[in-house]
Amino acid sequence: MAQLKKSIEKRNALIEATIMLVNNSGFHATPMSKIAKMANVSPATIYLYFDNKQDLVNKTYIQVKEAYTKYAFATYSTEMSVEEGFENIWKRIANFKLKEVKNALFLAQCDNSPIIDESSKEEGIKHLQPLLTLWERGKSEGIIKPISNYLLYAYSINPLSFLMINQKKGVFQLDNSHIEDAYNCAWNSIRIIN
Amino acid sequence: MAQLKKSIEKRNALIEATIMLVNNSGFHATPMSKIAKMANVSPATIYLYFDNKQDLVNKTYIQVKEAYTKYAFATYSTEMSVEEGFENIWKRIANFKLKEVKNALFLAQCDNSPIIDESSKEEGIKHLQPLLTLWERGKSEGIIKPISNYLLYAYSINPLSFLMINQKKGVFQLDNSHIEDAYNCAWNSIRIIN
DNA sequence: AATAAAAGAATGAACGTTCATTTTTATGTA
DNA sequence: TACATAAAAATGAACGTTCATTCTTTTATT
Repeated sequence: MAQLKKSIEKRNALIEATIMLVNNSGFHATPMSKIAKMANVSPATIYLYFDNKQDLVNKTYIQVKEAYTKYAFATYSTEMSVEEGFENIWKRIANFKLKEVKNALFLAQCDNSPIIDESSKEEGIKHLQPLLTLWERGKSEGIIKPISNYLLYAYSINPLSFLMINQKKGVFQLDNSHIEDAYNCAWNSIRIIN
Repeated sequence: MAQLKKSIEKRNALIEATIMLVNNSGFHATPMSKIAKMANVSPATIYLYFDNKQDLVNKTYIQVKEAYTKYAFATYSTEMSVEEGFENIWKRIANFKLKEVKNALFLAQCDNSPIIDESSKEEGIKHLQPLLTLWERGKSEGIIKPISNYLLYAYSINPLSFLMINQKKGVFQLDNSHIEDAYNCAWNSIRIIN
């Protein structure tokens, strides 16, 4: 128990360090030695927890992605109306990106670059299913536009990543009033307008 | 004259090779030796045209970005109405991403990662001014939502990058009918709806 | 005492960049 | 025009460094 717990702490420290350093410098510009130093372990110790550098970043990605989707759907229920459900999920996602900037930035960088194995990305995408199901319901009820889910995602969810990145640069502030504006943009882009 | 022309050809070959290889593997996973090989020159020759690897990728970025914005505004005139002008620019941009996939992918990857110097990015962003000016006009005419240009960009332009990346993966096809759907999403997200 | 975990030093490969040299092009001279 | 010379462009090999990974030794746990 004792050494197992210690192991988990080290593992988490390594994952935390990976997130921080990849956020600041990118995957290929962060050496294993730096990750080790930030996690207060020897470089060799990393290989007790992960197969290699690629495995480390893949596992980090999957772990963060799971935390993200879990957060996104935590207060959603399939009982909700389409509009209510979408607003609920959308605002949880927006909140995640506001509060867990570090994790959200890491995901955005991974999703937009070839550093993560394609199989790990697919693994991460699975958990979005409730949103896709909600959209299908919305289409059949004539509330959501009958277009590809990729388009719905591109216009209603993905823009948050762009806003996040610019917020990090400091050129834009994604505060609570902007969140409402952004939500309206998102909703208006995918709903059927009479 | 003769050797100058030859030089420009080599420079272009180097830039082309950089785009291809960075698209497929990312900046840090493409060694100078591979760029040289693909451009049919010696590694040392690269340094006759560029200061170093960073300079090579910065200059490539700026060159592609300029081609992109030039294309985007080629048929736009400030005489156009706000709606007409936006549709014109938007569709040119969409067309660029459909036809010049290679270049568009390169820009998307650069814009979403720390491989390009921030100063080179600013250099590239300047040329978007006509679109920002159009939006300001749209706001004053009560046609475009009175919200941050970052939000307008995030919802009406940026989604195209996401769609492009997924098109490259082969999971989604951005054909002409999707383009119309996408345009409606974009326009509805930024216009004022009565 | 035996085993597992961790550490630090060592290794070998890969990379960006430079150097010494060769090849190509331009220029001057008869 | 034919040749010699200078300048520029290009090259392949070499250098120094960095990095992921492994090996050997030490430390901690049972």
